[in-house]
Amino acid sequence: MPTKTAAEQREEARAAYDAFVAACPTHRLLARISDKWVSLVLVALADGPRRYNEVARTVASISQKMLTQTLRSLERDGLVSRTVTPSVPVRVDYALTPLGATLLPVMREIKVWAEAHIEEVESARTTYDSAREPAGS
Amino acid sequence: MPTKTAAEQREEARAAYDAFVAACPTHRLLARISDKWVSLVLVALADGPRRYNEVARTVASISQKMLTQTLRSLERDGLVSRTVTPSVPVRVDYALTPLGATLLPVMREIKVWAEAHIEEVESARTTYDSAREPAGS
DNA sequence: CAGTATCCCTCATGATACTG
DNA sequence: CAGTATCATGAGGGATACTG
Repeated sequence: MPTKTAAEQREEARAAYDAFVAACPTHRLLARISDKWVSLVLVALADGPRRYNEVARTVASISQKMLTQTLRSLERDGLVSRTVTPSVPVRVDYALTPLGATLLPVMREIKVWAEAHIEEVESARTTYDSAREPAGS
Repeated sequence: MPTKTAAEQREEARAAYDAFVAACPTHRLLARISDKWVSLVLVALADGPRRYNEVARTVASISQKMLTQTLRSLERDGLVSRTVTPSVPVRVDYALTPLGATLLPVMREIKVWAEAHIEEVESARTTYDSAREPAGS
Protein backbone atom coordinates (compact mmCIF):
# COMPACT_ATOMS: atom_id res chain seq x y z
CA MET A 1 0.00 0.00 0.00
CA PRO A 2 2.19 2.80 -1.33
CA THR A 3 0.03 5.91 -1.00
CA LYS A 4 -3.63 5.92 -0.10
CA THR A 5 -6.51 3.54 -0.35
CA ALA A 6 -9.34 4.30 -2.71
CA ALA A 7 -11.56 4.93 0.27
CA GLU A 8 -9.16 7.48 1.67
CA GLN A 9 -8.87 9.30 -1.61
CA ARG A 10 -12.60 9.32 -1.97
CA GLU A 11 -13.02 10.73 1.46
CA GLU A 12 -10.49 13.43 0.72
CA ALA A 13 -12.17 14.46 -2.51
CA ARG A 14 -15.45 14.50 -0.71
CA ALA A 15 -14.17 16.73 2.05
CA ALA A 16 -12.77 19.12 -0.52
CA TYR A 17 -16.02 19.20 -2.43
CA ASP A 18 -18.08 19.65 0.68
CA ALA A 19 -15.89 22.61 1.53
CA PHE A 20 -16.46 24.01 -1.94
CA VAL A 21 -20.19 23.56 -1.65
CA ALA A 22 -20.15 25.10 1.79
CA ALA A 23 -18.47 28.16 0.32
CA CYS A 24 -20.92 28.49 -2.56
CA PRO A 25 -23.63 31.06 -1.87
CA THR A 26 -25.95 29.57 -4.42
CA HIS A 27 -25.91 26.21 -2.83
CA ARG A 28 -26.33 27.59 0.63
CA LEU A 29 -29.43 29.40 -0.52
CA LEU A 30 -30.70 26.37 -2.34
CA ALA A 31 -30.25 24.28 0.74
CA ARG A 32 -32.21 26.92 2.59
CA ILE A 33 -35.24 27.32 0.36
CA SER A 34 -35.40 23.81 -0.98
CA ASP A 35 -37.02 22.75 2.24
CA LYS A 36 -40.39 21.18 1.67
CA TRP A 37 -42.34 23.78 3.63
CA VAL A 38 -40.38 26.98 3.22
CA SER A 39 -41.82 27.96 -0.13
CA LEU A 40 -45.35 27.25 0.99
CA VAL A 41 -44.98 29.37 4.10
CA LEU A 42 -43.34 32.22 2.19
CA VAL A 43 -46.19 32.23 -0.28
CA ALA A 44 -48.68 32.19 2.57
CA LEU A 45 -47.10 35.41 3.84
CA ALA A 46 -46.72 37.05 0.44
CA ASP A 47 -49.90 39.12 0.74
CA GLY A 48 -49.17 40.52 4.17
CA PRO A 49 -48.83 39.55 7.82
CA ARG A 50 -50.64 36.50 9.07
CA ARG A 51 -51.23 35.04 12.47
CA TYR A 52 -49.90 31.65 13.39
CA ASN A 53 -53.19 29.90 12.93
CA GLU A 54 -53.91 31.73 9.69
CA VAL A 55 -50.74 30.34 8.24
CA ALA A 56 -51.64 26.95 9.63
CA ARG A 57 -54.99 27.12 7.88
CA THR A 58 -53.49 28.29 4.60
CA VAL A 59 -50.91 25.53 4.57
CA ALA A 60 -53.45 23.04 5.76
CA SER A 61 -51.38 19.92 5.48
CA ILE A 62 -48.51 21.15 7.62
CA SER A 63 -48.21 19.83 11.15
CA GLN A 64 -47.93 22.18 14.09
CA LYS A 65 -44.42 21.02 14.68
CA MET A 66 -43.27 21.66 11.14
CA LEU A 67 -45.00 25.03 10.99
CA THR A 68 -43.31 26.25 14.13
CA GLN A 69 -40.00 24.85 13.04
CA THR A 70 -40.23 26.42 9.60
CA LEU A 71 -41.28 29.81 10.94
CA ARG A 72 -38.48 29.74 13.49
CA SER A 73 -35.85 28.97 10.90
CA LEU A 74 -37.14 31.72 8.63
CA GLU A 75 -37.10 34.14 11.52
CA ARG A 76 -33.61 33.06 12.40
CA ASP A 77 -32.50 33.81 8.86
CA GLY A 78 -34.08 37.25 8.89
CA LEU A 79 -36.61 36.38 6.21
CA VAL A 80 -39.67 36.52 8.42
CA SER A 81 -40.47 38.67 11.43
CA ARG A 82 -42.35 37.53 14.49
CA THR A 83 -44.40 40.06 16.43
CA VAL A 84 -45.94 39.17 19.75
CA THR A 85 -48.87 41.17 21.08
CA PRO A 86 -49.15 40.34 24.78
CA SER A 87 -52.91 40.40 24.94
CA VAL A 88 -54.95 37.59 26.41
CA PRO A 89 -54.86 35.31 24.64
CA VAL A 90 -51.53 36.21 23.13
CA ARG A 91 -51.43 37.19 19.47
CA VAL A 92 -48.48 36.46 17.21
CA ASP A 93 -48.11 37.85 13.73
CA TYR A 94 -45.66 36.69 11.14
CA ALA A 95 -44.63 38.78 8.16
CA LEU A 96 -42.00 38.83 5.48
CA THR A 97 -39.11 41.12 6.29
CA PRO A 98 -37.85 43.42 3.52
CA LEU A 99 -35.17 40.83 2.94
CA GLY A 100 -37.72 38.06 2.78
CA ALA A 101 -39.79 40.07 0.34
CA THR A 102 -36.88 40.20 -2.10
CA LEU A 103 -37.27 36.47 -2.47
CA LEU A 104 -40.69 36.84 -4.01
CA PRO A 105 -39.40 37.86 -7.46
CA VAL A 106 -37.17 34.79 -7.46
CA MET A 107 -40.15 32.68 -6.60
CA ARG A 108 -42.01 34.33 -9.44
CA GLU A 109 -39.25 33.36 -11.85
CA ILE A 110 -39.62 29.82 -10.73
CA LYS A 111 -43.34 30.07 -11.14
CA VAL A 112 -42.98 31.43 -14.67
CA TRP A 113 -40.73 28.56 -15.64
CA ALA A 114 -43.05 26.06 -14.03
CA GLU A 115 -46.11 27.36 -15.80
CA ALA A 116 -44.29 27.37 -19.12
CA HIS A 117 -42.64 23.97 -18.90
CA ILE A 118 -44.16 21.73 -16.30
CA GLU A 119 -46.43 20.17 -18.90
CA GLU A 120 -43.41 19.15 -20.94
CA VAL A 121 -41.78 17.64 -17.91
CA GLU A 122 -44.81 15.64 -17.05
CA SER A 123 -45.45 14.38 -20.53
CA ALA A 124 -41.79 13.36 -20.75
CA ARG A 125 -42.32 11.44 -17.56
CA THR A 126 -45.35 9.66 -18.94
CA THR A 127 -43.50 8.75 -22.11
CA TYR A 128 -40.55 7.45 -20.15
CA ASP A 129 -42.74 5.35 -17.91
CA SER A 130 -44.79 3.87 -20.71
CA ALA A 131 -41.62 2.89 -22.54
CA ARG A 132 -40.47 0.90 -19.55
CA GLU A 133 -43.76 -0.65 -18.60
CA PRO A 134 -45.46 -1.53 -21.89
CA ALA A 135 -48.04 -3.73 -20.19
CA GLY A 136 -48.43 -5.32 -16.78
CA SER A 137 -45.35 -5.98 -14.65
CA MET B 1 -71.12 13.66 17.90
CA PRO B 2 -73.25 15.80 15.61
CA THR B 3 -71.01 16.46 12.62
CA LYS B 4 -67.33 15.60 12.43
CA THR B 5 -64.47 15.21 14.80
CA ALA B 6 -61.63 17.68 14.71
CA ALA B 7 -59.40 14.99 13.30
CA GLU B 8 -61.81 14.36 10.46
CA GLN B 9 -62.08 18.01 9.62
CA ARG B 10 -58.34 18.33 9.67
CA GLU B 11 -57.94 15.40 7.38
CA GLU B 12 -60.48 16.87 5.00
CA ALA B 13 -58.78 20.25 4.88
CA ARG B 14 -55.52 18.51 4.33
CA ALA B 15 -56.80 16.46 1.46
CA ALA B 16 -58.20 19.58 -0.17
CA TYR B 17 -54.94 21.42 0.26
CA ASP B 18 -52.91 18.53 -1.03
CA ALA B 19 -55.11 18.51 -4.09
CA PHE B 20 -54.51 22.23 -4.50
CA VAL B 21 -50.78 21.78 -4.13
CA ALA B 22 -50.84 18.89 -6.54
CA ALA B 23 -52.49 21.16 -9.11
CA CYS B 24 -50.00 23.99 -8.61
CA PRO B 25 -47.28 23.97 -11.27
CA THR B 26 -44.94 26.02 -9.15
CA HIS B 27 -45.00 23.60 -6.34
CA ARG B 28 -44.62 20.61 -8.57
CA LEU B 29 -41.49 22.17 -10.01
CA LEU B 30 -40.23 23.10 -6.59
CA ALA B 31 -40.71 19.58 -5.38
CA ARG B 32 -38.75 18.46 -8.41
CA ILE B 33 -35.71 20.70 -8.19
CA SER B 34 -35.57 21.05 -4.44
CA ASP B 35 -33.94 17.67 -4.28
CA LYS B 36 -30.57 17.81 -2.62
CA TRP B 37 -28.60 16.59 -5.63
CA VAL B 38 -30.57 17.85 -8.61
CA SER B 39 -29.12 21.35 -8.66
CA LEU B 40 -25.58 20.07 -8.28
CA VAL B 41 -25.96 17.63 -11.14
CA LEU B 42 -27.58 20.23 -13.39
CA VAL B 43 -24.72 22.62 -12.74
CA ALA B 44 -22.24 19.85 -13.46
CA LEU B 45 -23.83 19.49 -16.90
CA ALA B 46 -24.17 23.21 -17.57
CA ASP B 47 -21.00 23.46 -19.65
CA GLY B 48 -21.74 20.53 -21.91
CA PRO B 49 -22.11 16.74 -21.95
CA ARG B 50 -20.31 14.72 -19.34
CA ARG B 51 -19.72 11.04 -18.84
CA TYR B 52 -21.06 9.25 -15.81
CA ASN B 53 -17.74 9.22 -14.00
CA GLU B 54 -17.04 12.82 -14.92
CA VAL B 55 -20.21 13.86 -13.18
CA ALA B 56 -19.31 11.63 -10.28
CA ARG B 57 -15.96 13.36 -9.97
CA THR B 58 -17.46 16.83 -10.25
CA VAL B 59 -20.03 16.15 -7.59
CA ALA B 60 -17.50 14.34 -5.50
CA SER B 61 -19.57 13.78 -2.42
CA ILE B 62 -22.46 12.05 -4.16
CA SER B 63 -22.76 8.30 -3.84
CA GLN B 64 -23.07 6.07 -6.87
CA LYS B 65 -26.56 5.22 -5.86
CA MET B 66 -27.70 8.82 -5.59
CA LEU B 67 -25.96 9.83 -8.79
CA THR B 68 -27.67 7.13 -10.79
CA GLN B 69 -30.97 7.83 -9.14
CA THR B 70 -30.73 11.56 -9.76
CA LEU B 71 -29.68 11.16 -13.39
CA ARG B 72 -32.48 8.68 -13.99
CA SER B 73 -35.10 10.99 -12.56
CA LEU B 74 -33.81 13.91 -14.62
CA GLU B 75 -33.84 11.76 -17.73
CA ARG B 76 -37.33 10.65 -16.91
CA ASP B 77 -38.43 14.26 -16.71
CA GLY B 78 -36.84 15.15 -20.03
CA LEU B 79 -34.32 17.50 -18.46
CA VAL B 80 -31.27 15.38 -19.19
CA SER B 81 -30.47 13.05 -22.08
CA ARG B 82 -28.61 9.79 -21.79
CA THR B 83 -26.56 8.59 -24.73
CA VAL B 84 -25.04 5.15 -24.77
CA THR B 85 -22.11 4.39 -27.06
CA PRO B 86 -21.85 0.61 -27.26
CA SER B 87 -18.09 0.45 -27.33
CA VAL B 88 -16.06 -1.74 -25.01
CA PRO B 89 -16.15 -0.66 -22.36
CA VAL B 90 -19.46 1.06 -22.82
CA ARG B 91 -19.55 4.85 -22.77
CA VAL B 92 -22.49 6.85 -21.47
CA ASP B 93 -22.86 10.59 -21.90
CA TYR B 94 -25.29 12.79 -20.08
CA ALA B 95 -26.30 16.22 -21.32
CA LEU B 96 -28.92 18.82 -20.64
CA THR B 97 -31.80 18.67 -23.07
CA PRO B 98 -33.04 21.95 -24.56
CA LEU B 99 -35.73 21.84 -21.91
CA GLY B 100 -33.18 21.23 -19.19
CA ALA B 101 -31.09 24.12 -20.49
CA THR B 102 -34.00 26.53 -19.98
CA LEU B 103 -33.60 25.89 -16.28
CA LEU B 104 -30.17 27.47 -16.23
CA PRO B 105 -31.44 31.07 -16.32
CA VAL B 106 -33.68 30.27 -13.37
CA MET B 107 -30.71 28.87 -11.52
CA ARG B 108 -28.82 32.03 -12.37
CA GLU B 109 -31.58 34.12 -10.82
CA ILE B 110 -31.24 32.10 -7.69
CA LYS B 111 -27.50 32.55 -7.80
CA VAL B 112 -27.84 36.31 -8.19
CA TRP B 113 -30.10 36.52 -5.19
CA ALA B 114 -27.82 34.30 -3.18
CA GLU B 115 -24.74 36.33 -3.93
CA ALA B 116 -26.56 39.54 -3.10
CA HIS B 117 -28.23 38.45 0.11
CA ILE B 118 -26.72 35.35 1.61
CA GLU B 119 -24.44 37.43 3.81
CA GLU B 120 -27.47 39.15 5.30
CA VAL B 121 -29.12 35.84 5.95
CA GLU B 122 -26.11 34.47 7.68
CA SER B 123 -25.47 37.50 9.81
CA ALA B 124 -29.13 37.45 10.83
CA ARG B 125 -28.63 33.87 11.83
CA THR B 126 -25.60 34.71 13.94
CA THR B 127 -27.44 37.54 15.65
CA TYR B 128 -30.41 35.31 16.37
CA ASP B 129 -28.23 32.58 17.80
CA SER B 130 -26.16 34.88 19.96
CA ALA B 131 -29.32 36.41 21.40
CA ARG B 132 -30.46 33.00 22.50
CA GLU B 133 -27.15 31.69 23.79
CA PRO B 134 -25.45 34.65 25.47
CA ALA B 135 -22.85 32.52 27.18
CA GLY B 136 -22.38 28.81 27.84
CA SER B 137 -25.43 26.60 28.00
C1' DC C 1 -16.97 1.89 -17.27
C1' DA C 2 -21.40 2.23 -15.78
C1' DG C 3 -24.13 0.65 -13.41
C1' DT C 4 -27.42 -2.83 -9.96
C1' DA C 5 -28.50 -5.04 -5.54
C1' DT C 6 -28.42 -5.24 -0.65
C1' DC C 7 -28.13 -3.97 3.98
C1' DC C 8 -28.42 -0.61 7.42
C1' DC C 9 -29.09 3.47 9.89
C1' DT C 10 -30.05 8.22 10.66
C1' DC C 11 -32.85 12.03 10.37
C1' DA C 12 -36.90 14.45 8.98
C1' DT C 13 -41.55 14.40 9.71
C1' DG C 14 -46.06 13.14 11.64
C1' DA C 15 -49.25 12.10 15.54
C1' DT C 16 -50.41 12.96 20.03
C1' DA C 17 -50.63 15.10 24.33
C1' DC C 18 -49.66 18.82 27.36
C1' DT C 19 -48.94 24.14 28.74
C1' DG C 20 -48.53 29.41 29.61
C1' DC D 1 -54.05 31.07 20.82
C1' DA D 2 -49.60 29.72 20.13
C1' DG D 3 -46.92 27.01 21.07
C1' DT D 4 -43.51 22.77 23.51
C1' DA D 5 -42.40 17.88 24.49
C1' DT D 6 -42.31 13.15 23.49
C1' DC D 7 -42.62 9.13 20.87
C1' DA D 8 -42.94 6.49 16.66
C1' DT D 9 -42.06 5.54 11.66
C1' DG D 10 -40.42 5.27 7.26
C1' DA D 11 -38.17 7.13 3.52
C1' DG D 12 -33.70 9.00 2.03
C1' DG D 13 -29.36 8.17 1.64
C1' DG D 14 -24.58 5.90 2.56
C1' DA D 15 -21.37 1.78 2.39
C1' DT D 16 -20.34 -2.22 0.27
C1' DA D 17 -20.26 -5.85 -2.95
C1' DC D 18 -21.40 -7.72 -7.31
C1' DT D 19 -22.21 -7.54 -12.78
C1' DG D 20 -22.60 -7.00 -18.12
